[in-house]
Amino acid sequence: MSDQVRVRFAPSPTGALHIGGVRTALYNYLFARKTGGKMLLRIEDTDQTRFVEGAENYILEALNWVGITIDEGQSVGGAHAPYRQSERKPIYMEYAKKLLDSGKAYYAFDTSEELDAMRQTFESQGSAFQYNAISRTRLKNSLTLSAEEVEAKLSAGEPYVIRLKVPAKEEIRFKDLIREWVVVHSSAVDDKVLMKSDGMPTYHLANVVDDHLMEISHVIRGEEWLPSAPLHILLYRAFGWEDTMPKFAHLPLLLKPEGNGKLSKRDADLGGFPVFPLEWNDPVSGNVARGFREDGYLKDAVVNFLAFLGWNPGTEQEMFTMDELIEAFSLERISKSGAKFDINKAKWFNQQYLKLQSDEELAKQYLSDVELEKAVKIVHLFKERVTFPQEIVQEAQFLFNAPENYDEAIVSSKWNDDAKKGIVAFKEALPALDNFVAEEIKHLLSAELEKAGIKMGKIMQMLRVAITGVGAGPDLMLSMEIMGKTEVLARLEKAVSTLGV
RNA sequence: GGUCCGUUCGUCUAGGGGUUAGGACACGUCCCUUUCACGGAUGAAACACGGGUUCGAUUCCCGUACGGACUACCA
Repeated sequence: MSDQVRVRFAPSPTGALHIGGVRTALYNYLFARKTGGKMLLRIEDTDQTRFVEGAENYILEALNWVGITIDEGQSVGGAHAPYRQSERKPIYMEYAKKLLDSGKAYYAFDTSEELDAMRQTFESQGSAFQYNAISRTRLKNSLTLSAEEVEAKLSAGEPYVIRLKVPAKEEIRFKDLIREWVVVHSSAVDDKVLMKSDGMPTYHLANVVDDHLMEISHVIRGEEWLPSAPLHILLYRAFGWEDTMPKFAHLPLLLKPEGNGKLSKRDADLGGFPVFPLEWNDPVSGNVARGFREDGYLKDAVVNFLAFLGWNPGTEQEMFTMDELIEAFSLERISKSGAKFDINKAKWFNQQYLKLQSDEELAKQYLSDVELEKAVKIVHLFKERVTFPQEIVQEAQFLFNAPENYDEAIVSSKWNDDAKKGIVAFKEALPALDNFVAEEIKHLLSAELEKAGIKMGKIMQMLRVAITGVGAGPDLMLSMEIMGKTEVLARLEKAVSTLGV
């Protein structure tokens, strides 16, 4: 086995990929690139009851969108194919049999109903039921049943599961790359099901077998897996793979923005922000969940934002391209505690990255129905004022549509004699202006106002209201330039006649 | 309940035995400006608590509290 870094992202295709999953994928990717290792993608679809149409594609598209490229795995292939666990089904039974043969695992015939009943009984007595070294001696399994009975059940096709025979007294200690030493006693681990009665492996078995077979060097996953890490280590031991066991790094959780607990879909609905990278149309419920991409977040912003949720470079640099993240990334700088999901920060990053985009690019992408030269001017006018690209289009509406009414408060206080005189003078002088550009318009305006003895500041806001209907907005001169002389004239005409002189 | 993990401004975090505890988001004020925004400046804002160890703990150790994850034939 080489000492090359090989990491994997192993999502389950049960719906839209959660943004926390994207962060996990990102950290794996950054680590792989940083170390010159490989990034694998494995699809963990061992739960046939939770299969969701389109989910795998969604994962692929989401990773592709944020710029995480896969070296080996589902969608690109590789030496350890297949990378979809459902297609590796025979492998798991083969390995489970090895454990059976070596006495590290056993058949169990207890039904789910029986076990549920046990759990309830225990719970009503204030304790928790565990299928473990003690209770297994009183349950229906190949440890308590005679070889003949087991054989009879098996050949009769009776449903069974295969469970790990967890040692009664063994200390399990491992050094998590983020949390240092973690020690758990095997008595706290129960005899987890390895093979389900439908012939599919559970996550635990499939995960360990595949990580071993695929020569994974580092398992970087969410903290929710920390409690089952001891079990996985026991499994590596049972297989005799302890020497090549991957190193573990358990990432801090992404928490709700307010209150406590893990970030969930509910928070998205409550807070009015996305919690999925891409929009997701659930084929079962028919619900549509919003996505960062569709909401107008730039992928660079999402990556930068996500990278900083649980990790930081230790410098005061905030803006990082993917290449810079790769350069700066290290597992050691990942924090231990959970990070609250603060959408404000994401918005700020988006604003920063939006400003970095070229006017031309944005114009082509978002104002494709407007003549390019004009579209570029519009983008330039709004780019630094908005958070999302689509806001440019929304904000620009006033350039295309003359105001229906005028801000009452401003009209009543600013539509005075000076304003009337100045605006009318400007309107009268306008037709003679040939070169209708911002600078010339401004010259004309200040010349006219000077002639009339009016200070520009006195009437600017009223002029803005006359032309746009509202008291605030981007540079008025540039706005007029974009509207064009005819339109400006028409609007001034309308304002004067509507408001009266 | 049990097991495990965690705890520095409201939020993301830097730091680490002696610091004016640093930065960013958000917030306040001021400046710039034709308004709004951008930008600039500036302000308010934190070491959960209790014991040790130490000349000295926010930093190390132990408790407590609080929070979280897990506790399925789901991943």
